[in-house]
Order: sequence, then C-alpha cells, then structure tokens
Amino acid sequence: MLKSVVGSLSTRRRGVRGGRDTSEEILNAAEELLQRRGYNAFSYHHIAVQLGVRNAAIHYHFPAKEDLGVALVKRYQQRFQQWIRTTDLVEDAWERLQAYFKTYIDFLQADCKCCPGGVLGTEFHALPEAMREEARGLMRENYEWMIRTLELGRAQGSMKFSGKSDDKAVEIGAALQGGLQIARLAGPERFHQVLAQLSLELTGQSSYGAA
Amino acid sequence: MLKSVVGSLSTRRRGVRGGRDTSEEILNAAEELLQRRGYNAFSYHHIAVQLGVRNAAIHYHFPAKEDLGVALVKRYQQRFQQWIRTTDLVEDAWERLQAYFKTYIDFLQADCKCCPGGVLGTEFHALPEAMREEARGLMRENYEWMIRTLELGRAQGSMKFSGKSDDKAVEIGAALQGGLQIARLAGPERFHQVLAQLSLELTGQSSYGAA
DNA sequence: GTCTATATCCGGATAGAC
DNA sequence: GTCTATCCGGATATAGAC
Repeated sequence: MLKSVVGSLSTRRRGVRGGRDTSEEILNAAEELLQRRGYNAFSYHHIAVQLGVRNAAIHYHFPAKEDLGVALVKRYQQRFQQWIRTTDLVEDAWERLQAYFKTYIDFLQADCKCCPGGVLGTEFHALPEAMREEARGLMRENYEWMIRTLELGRAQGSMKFSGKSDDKAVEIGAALQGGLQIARLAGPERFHQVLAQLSLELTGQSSYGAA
Repeated sequence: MLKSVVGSLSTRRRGVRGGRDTSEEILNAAEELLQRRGYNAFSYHHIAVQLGVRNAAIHYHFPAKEDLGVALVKRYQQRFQQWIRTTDLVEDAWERLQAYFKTYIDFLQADCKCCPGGVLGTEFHALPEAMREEARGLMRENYEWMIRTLELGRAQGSMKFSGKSDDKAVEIGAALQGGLQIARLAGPERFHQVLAQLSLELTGQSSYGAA
C-alpha cells in the first residue's frame, strides 16, 4: 500500500519487496556476473543469493536464462545510445574519446570487469543465437561511433593518425577490449599502458604517462 | 602386440587404440574446445564424442577437469617457448613479429578461434586457481617476448614507434587479442583491419592493405 | 586403457500454494 | 511476485569389470 505513489504510472509495476524494481536488480546483478565470470559461468542461484530471493522468483521475471541474456545485451545497447546522446554535446572529438576511455577505466576499477564485447566475443560459440544477434548489433554501434569520432577528431585537428579511420577504429576498440582482459592476468597497470600508448599515438602526447 | 615397436622408448606409453596417443588427442580436442567455447562451456562429453571414447577414459588421463585445464595452459607455454627458439633464428625483428601475427591469422582461419590469453582473461574469475597461475605465466612470457622484439626492431630500424616499448607491447598484444574476438561478432575482415593498422603504424606501410 | 554402471551434484525450469 | 517443492538433464567424478 501506498508504494504505488512512487511509480504508479510506471510501465513496470513494483513488487512486494519494499517497492524495489526486482527486474532491474536482477539485471544489475546479472550484468556484474556476466562481466566478471562470463555467461556460462553464472547461474540463477548466484543472482538469487545476492538479491535474497529464491531461484523461482528470477524465473518469473526472466523465464529462461536466454531471456535474461538478451535483456542484458539490449540494455547495454540502450545505455550506449543514451551515452552517445549525452557526449554528443561535447564539441571536441578527443574529449569524447577520452570519455569513452573513462567507461573502460570504470570497468577496470569495478573489480576488473571485462567489457561486454569481450565477454560476448569470447563465448560467442557457446551463446544462444538470440544473444549473438544482439551482440552483433552492439558491436556494430560501437564501431560506427568510433569511426565517426575519429573522423571528426581528424577534421578538427585534435587527433592525428595515419591510415583509414575504420581500421584505426577497430584497432582502438580491440586494444581496449583486450587490454581489460590482460589486466586481469598481469595487473591493472597493463590497461593504463594501453591507454597511454593509444593517447600518445593519437595526440602526440600521453595523458596517462605519469607512470 | 607389436605396436610397442612404434614408440617403445617413449615416456608416455601408448594405449590400445591403434597406437595413438590418447592423452595428446584429448589435449588437442580440448584445446579446440577451449578456444571455441571457453573453459566453462566444454565438457568431457564433448571430447569423448569427438574421440570416440567414453567419458571415463578421459578421467583416466586427466582425473579432474582442472588437471586438463592446467595441462592445456602448460602446453601452450611449452609450445610458445619452442616457437621462440625457432623464430629467434630469424634476424629481422619485424619478420619475427609478422610470424607472431601469422599465428593469430591461423587462429582466425581455424574456425575463428580466440587466442588462449583472451579466453583465460575473460573467464579468469571462473577458473581454478591453478589455471590462473599458469595463465599469468603464459601472459608474462608473451609480454616479455613482445618487448624484446620491439626493442630489437627499433634498434635495427625495421620498426618505428613512439613511446615506451613496454607500452607498445601491451597495446599490440591487446589489439591482437581483442581483434580476434571482434572478428567473431563483426566478421574476419575486422581482424585484418587491426593487422593493417598495426603494420602501418610500425613500418609506415601496410602489408595487409590490399582491402 | 577403456569399458559399463553408478553416484553425486548443480543448473535450468515448472507447478501450484500463498 | 515470491515462495516451496520437485523434475529433468547434464556434468564431474568414481568403482570395478574386462
């Protein structure tokens, strides 16, 4: 009673658990697990324990694990699109790219998480087809954003690089993705080295060269 | 009977399966599965089917899955050390690096396999500790080789890059690793773009720029 | 070294009460 | 919307025959 005042017009109705949105909490926990352990190494039980609910409660919100997986990737994509809208307000392309780097640093510092693309790429052949399709879309959007940003930066003069912008785009994306994984095996400073080198090569000076 | 003539002095004795070395065949199948699906997404059953033996036969050679995993990573490392010895005969560091690239192209063409480091990094937190330790060693050796090679190339004049050789080393390693994963989601040509860009930046001209 | 058979456990999933 | 209870299949692992 009365918790309806909080979000009565919300599309998703709230449950009995103190007005919290269980679906979203499930997604949050699952996202953490996905980036830490991978899709095939987390279970509904992991999430259930973390949320203090039972296994079946999660099945109510996401009948099959595949549904949860697809929802996760869709949410990544929506969040990315929202992120683009925000950072598009920034004029300078190099600053935009640094904001992109920042999201990876956040992953690194959040207990050395991998980026979604890295997890989905690595587990690709052990993923349900519906997830693969979503993953392709997510990767494509990242790629296209990166190309646009590089071309803008080159035009603005804030970035320099030789070769084609789409080649450079994949190189940067791959380095960031691989860098997070290497950091797990060889320490977080490895990722900062990647950032330092990418920055140095793009601008002629390292913004991360304090080490 | 009589199959003992084939490898009677071998440390590992042959089984009854036509003189073939089952342990090695298990490792081969497991390696394929590891790079395709990841450690947590393959089972003894996968291997058993592929080899035409029963589940229990594999447990005879590798009592626990962890034993198999550790053996796999150890073999990667031994193979890498052997590979180094061979390619060290090549004088030119840039040629050595191209040989290194070639091993990744082989992964890509072998049904879009990931590199071991990518798999082990992504699944790191869902791996037995013994495997993690081996994985760290494997990564370290790759890293150190890359640094040596870059420094040699720079001294020889066959490679150019700005910044520190150890930063550049991680950047290259990360880009290769991430590139293979991206290729799964966005097509093999993405990996070739990474190679093209890396080559262009190291030598001033792309050896892979035919596209 | 490999087999059959089996034990055990875990993860995904459903039914029906509350 | 969450619970208890249960089912099912798959995966790791072991025992003992051949």
